[in-house]
Amino acid sequence: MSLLDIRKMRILQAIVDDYIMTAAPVGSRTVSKRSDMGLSPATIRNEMSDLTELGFLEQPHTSAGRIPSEKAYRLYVNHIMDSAKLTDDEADYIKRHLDTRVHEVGEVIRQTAKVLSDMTNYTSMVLVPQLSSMKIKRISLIPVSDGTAMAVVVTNTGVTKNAMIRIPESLSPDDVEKIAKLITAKLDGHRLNEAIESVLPTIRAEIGEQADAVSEMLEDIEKSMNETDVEVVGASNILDYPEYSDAAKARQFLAEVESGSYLQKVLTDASDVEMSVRIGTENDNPDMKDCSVVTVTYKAGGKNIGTMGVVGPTRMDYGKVMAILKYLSSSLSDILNKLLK
Amino acid sequence: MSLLDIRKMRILQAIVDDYIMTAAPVGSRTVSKRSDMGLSPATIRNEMSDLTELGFLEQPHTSAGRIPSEKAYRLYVNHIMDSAKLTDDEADYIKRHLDTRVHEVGEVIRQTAKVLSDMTNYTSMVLVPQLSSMKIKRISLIPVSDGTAMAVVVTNTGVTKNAMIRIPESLSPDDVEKIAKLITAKLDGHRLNEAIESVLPTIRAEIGEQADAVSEMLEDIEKSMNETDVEVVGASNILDYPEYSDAAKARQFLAEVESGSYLQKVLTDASDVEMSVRIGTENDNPDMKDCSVVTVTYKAGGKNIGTMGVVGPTRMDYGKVMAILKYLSSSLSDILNKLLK
DNA sequence: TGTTAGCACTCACTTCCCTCGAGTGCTAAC
DNA sequence: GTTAGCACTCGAGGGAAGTGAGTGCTAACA
Repeated sequence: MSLLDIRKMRILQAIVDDYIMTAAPVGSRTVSKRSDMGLSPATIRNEMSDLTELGFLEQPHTSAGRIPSEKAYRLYVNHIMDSAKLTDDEADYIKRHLDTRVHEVGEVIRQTAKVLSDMTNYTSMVLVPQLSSMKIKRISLIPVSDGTAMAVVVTNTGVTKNAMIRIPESLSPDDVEKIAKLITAKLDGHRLNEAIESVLPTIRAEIGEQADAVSEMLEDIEKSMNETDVEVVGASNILDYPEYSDAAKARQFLAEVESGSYLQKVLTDASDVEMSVRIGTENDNPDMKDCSVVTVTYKAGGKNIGTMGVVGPTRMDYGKVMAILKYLSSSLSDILNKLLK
Repeated sequence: MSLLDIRKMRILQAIVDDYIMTAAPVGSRTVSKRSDMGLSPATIRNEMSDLTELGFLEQPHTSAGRIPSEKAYRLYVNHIMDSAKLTDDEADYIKRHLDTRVHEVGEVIRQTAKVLSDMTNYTSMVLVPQLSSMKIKRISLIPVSDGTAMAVVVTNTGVTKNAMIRIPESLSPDDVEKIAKLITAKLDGHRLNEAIESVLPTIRAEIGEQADAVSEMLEDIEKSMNETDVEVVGASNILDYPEYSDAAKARQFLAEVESGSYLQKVLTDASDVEMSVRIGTENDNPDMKDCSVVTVTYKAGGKNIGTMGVVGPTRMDYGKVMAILKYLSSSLSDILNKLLK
């Protein structure tokens, strides 16, 4: 796509900026005043006409102003937008509300989601750190009742996850403890999903009869480790935006958010891109065709271990959101780095 | 409050029934037709006029029909309502969707909340079983990193809860294990909150130097055991009701639900009443003044261990909701009884 | 050749007004 | 005590007219 000439760019920017603020179609007069380019409305009109033809602007009806198309937002995000810096107030807000003394990962994640949603006034979501990329440090099994036990997996980074698993009823608590020790010894330092197959034979050699049971238990554990949890906050923020004043539309959005499955998918899909923006129909989900999703990854120990993001109307303040996400990502990474040493 | 005469009751019932269905003010003609009492609209009008004077009905404006007041709903719930039975279809639905083979309490709770919300089309909430009323069977401590450990509390009923706690950095994993064994031995069979004080001295006697640390750990554990988790499902259902078509009102409701604190309070407050109904301003929360909350307790081992409920507009189908809650409560109790043996 | 003033035109939105009808309360008759 | 009859109320729905923000086109200007 060959880019537009500078003047068209600036006009488009003025339109998008204005529309993001007001949600109302933007007219040539407004652009002429707002953008200090010293051009008359008539000139702007000509340019706007061109931009419409090129697919960057849309007209709700003949005598209304123009609104940006998805294509315009895309261009805006990629090439036009002032990549806004946080104001001092905003940076301050984050510092004050991200309590670095918290000692539990889950709590940090919840706080982050809250701050993200409060600052942007959109719906925020944070994927809790993914264990699959980490190395096992310890697996504990705690007998809960006949036939069930809780497995707690601790990784080298200090992230934990627990799962209820089934165990043979015949196992005594001592057996369970023995098995946990054995598993820990074998898996210590490995990634769970990679290690299971390679480790099973040696387990089988050491405790022949119970090997099948152990194998099933490991499968249970692996399955639940692959489940990703996502913290979603501020879903009701969407009702602040006029494009969702229609109850049916709002309901659809909220139901989709509540189910969480799509958001989870987006977050996991974006787990290897530092920052991603999906605008409108770029979400391959018809329920989200009027939304944009911006995500960013966060790290610990130099590796991506999770993703967080924001969902809002396509008319989103991309600059601000991206700046906040960037800052929050590094804050969160710092906290986790310290927390998980 | 002296009750109304039977005819007034039946008329009020007809009005409430109709209003619950339609959300539109009910006129005398409608009542005359709907209630097969063989009375003319004029007669009904006289009675309705009385009911208005008595505070059971309200008139949005002179030439509209009447709508029930809170007082009317209260009377309706206490004395008038047909305590509806579930249809076979509904009972069936519950049986099919409450998977009795699930082996984890949390999963059962989530399922129950989903079923409750789907069947009523209101917002449902289920308090996870409260540990405070149960006896400890085992407390495990799993070292996570220097200074932190995960505590897993298992009760005699098989309900579990875990918490991240701080531990002295000097403790070795072996020390931690020893402490866990000690705590378990001392607390086994007791309720945590009751036992701590009485048990601490003996702990102090056995491991003098680390007793302070252990005491702090127990406090951490107790604190997190008292935190109640609540599963909320179907918040967006509220948008199906015309009384919440106003975005600002919907937003207020959803924000309140999302924060969860009020719902949690209601559920814990209601934990010793088999079934409770709060109508409108009976909720001492201005944000909930147009909502009703119906709750029911569920049991395991013959004791109340949790609460669940439904939030919706005051114009709620109380009969249906209460029938569903009753049935679900006993289903859930059954499942938990089996699950927790 | 690009820019701009001027102008006719479009069209959603608001306001006003009218009608319609569901509903009420009152009165008088049964 | 019940009901038919009737005048009255008032919100909802539906044009009609006016308003104004905005457009596209044309012609003139630098």
